[in-house]
Amino acid sequence: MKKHYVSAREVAERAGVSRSAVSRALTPGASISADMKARVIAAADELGYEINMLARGLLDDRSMIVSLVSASLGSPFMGMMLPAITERLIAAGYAPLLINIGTAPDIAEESLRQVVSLRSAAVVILSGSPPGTFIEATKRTGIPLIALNRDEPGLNLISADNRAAGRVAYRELAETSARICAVSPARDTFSMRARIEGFLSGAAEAGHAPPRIIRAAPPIADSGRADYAGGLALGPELIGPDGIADGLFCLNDHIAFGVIDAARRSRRAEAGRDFSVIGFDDVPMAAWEGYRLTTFRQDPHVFAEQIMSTIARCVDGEEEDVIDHLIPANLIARESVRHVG
Amino acid sequence: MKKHYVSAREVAERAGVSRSAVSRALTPGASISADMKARVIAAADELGYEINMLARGLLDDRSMIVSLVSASLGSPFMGMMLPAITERLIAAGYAPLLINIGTAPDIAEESLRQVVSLRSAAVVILSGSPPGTFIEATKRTGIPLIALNRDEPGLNLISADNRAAGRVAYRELAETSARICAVSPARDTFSMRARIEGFLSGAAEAGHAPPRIIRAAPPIADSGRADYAGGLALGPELIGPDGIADGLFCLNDHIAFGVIDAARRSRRAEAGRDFSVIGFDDVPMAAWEGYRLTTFRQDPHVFAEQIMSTIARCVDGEEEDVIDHLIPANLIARESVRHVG
DNA sequence: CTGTTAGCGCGTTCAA
DNA sequence: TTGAACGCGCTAACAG
Repeated sequence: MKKHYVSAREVAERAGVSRSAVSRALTPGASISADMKARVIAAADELGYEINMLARGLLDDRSMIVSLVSASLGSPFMGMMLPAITERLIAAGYAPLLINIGTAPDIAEESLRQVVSLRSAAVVILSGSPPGTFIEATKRTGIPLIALNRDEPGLNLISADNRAAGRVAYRELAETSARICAVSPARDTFSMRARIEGFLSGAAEAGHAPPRIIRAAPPIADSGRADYAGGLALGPELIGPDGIADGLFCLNDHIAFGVIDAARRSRRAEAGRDFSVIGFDDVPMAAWEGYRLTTFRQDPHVFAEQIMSTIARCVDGEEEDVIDHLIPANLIARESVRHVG
Repeated sequence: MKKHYVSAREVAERAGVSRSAVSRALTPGASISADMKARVIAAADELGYEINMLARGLLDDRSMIVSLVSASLGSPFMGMMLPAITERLIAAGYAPLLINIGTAPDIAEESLRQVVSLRSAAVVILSGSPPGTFIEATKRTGIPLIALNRDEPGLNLISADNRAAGRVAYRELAETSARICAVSPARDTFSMRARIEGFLSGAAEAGHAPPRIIRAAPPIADSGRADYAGGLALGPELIGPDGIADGLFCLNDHIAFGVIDAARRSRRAEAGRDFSVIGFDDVPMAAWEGYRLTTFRQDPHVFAEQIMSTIARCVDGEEEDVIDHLIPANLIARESVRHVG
């Protein structure tokens, strides 16, 4: 109970071979006899040996750690992405490190230190805008940087096809609604802008006047319910007899939930009957009885898949050029959009 | 652009001192003159030097990595815990590693390998039951193991006071309801059992007959909506004129949402008017207009706080004995419980 | 107070 | 094919 971790030296002694033989036995493609390889592996198994990733990483200044950066760890979108991504990373032998930059800015600095000093194999920005120091540091150290749903030149980009989704949303609403508008969250992001662009171009293609874009009021305090609260507050002026709209594209599901609840309470108006709503994200709740929300789904597994192949490309390939990949966002039709006729 | 990372050696050369002087300048409490310390730190800042945690950890077989193990990364409970815990860990200089054991069992083995081979400073089990190999490995290597809401002898335990909450739930419901029962999720856990125990003892203390405990049907496929679907399916037989209950303790919020939606649809019965419901977890949605759910809150920051102090205890202290700490679960009163009178 | 030396565990030379 | 020696970056023990 004194020495806790078993080292390659002990394996070598046990197997009666040199220490470098152990390295060779565990290195694919190293020149070693079948006999010796078997002996070493047997000894390693008996002792429960596992390579020390700290020492291994020290050699070529690269660990098997992939840092996941998020500004909104608790959001439903993260709740969908995190399981998919971590599963794939772990299966590929990577260790996912979680970086929470949602709160204080000094936290971001501290976590950047972690990322670099642990020699991350890659950094994936899942949400939010990391401080410039983050991008600068990864550039300087050569750590590959992958960003989701962002638009930063010079780094690897993976985004949902927000533009296309916006166009589909407009066309869908135009089938049954005349007074159409979009509702965006208080905080503007690249994704939101792209969705709006697509929405506007959908109107233009239909020969309609540009629809109004309404922005929710900034949240008072709790960000966990900001979007819902925004939709709830906007609902009354949007929906109903004297409301300004009967067809809504809410830029995320939570805004839609807020609008639906507000309409229900103040006007007794029901989505799918009195007006149409389309959301974005397909959070689990969108399928619930109380909402049955028609919404766009950005498949987390497709994102994860693309992240993995990008990491592989950056790590073993010597290619310097960055990728810019688009993931389809599919409309999940439920009952919050009125039927034709 | 050839050498990516700056080492202590380079800092030493820049400052015109020995390499060990650099270590001393950065080690609190080392014996070094103020003049030299200033020179070293100046050089370090200029070059952007940061300690290589891989090399540092190699020395005493311990990294600053804390592994977070979860079987349900996407659950609302995790969505609340993760931000709180990672924020505290990072602020304290630790790097949170995410281990997803929710899916395939071979993934669990692979991630265990990561945890050990990266020399984690501690392992925190947030949810789910890790395979025995996990516990065995941490014991063997001496990595401190902290488990949330579990009951495993021999490791550090932090739990919400589920028993006390169960008793409060019964007493609260008994104020206005005569036919009281509890609804548990399909999958049984330590937390759920403790809540039920407290619920039953609450009934006993009131001199009432033991309330019925209903278990939701096991989910078909998608675990993300399992609890909601369970509540939804159970709703009709529970609530209403010919239902068996008018006071429900749902062992988590999502079950409560399902029951509420079911009652609304099939009986036009409203929680807080026609019957009472109490949930557990206080997920953000519990505060929404559509539910206004009275529920128990296990404060994530209190959990995080306790995790941090336990880690500190395990790391620098030499104490071998494990802790067993209880966190209060507070009732958040909203409108899903009928008023007295 | 400072510089030199040793060694953590690993992969990879270089010689045999 | 195999073993011995080296160096990755760091801290701690030792010597001055």
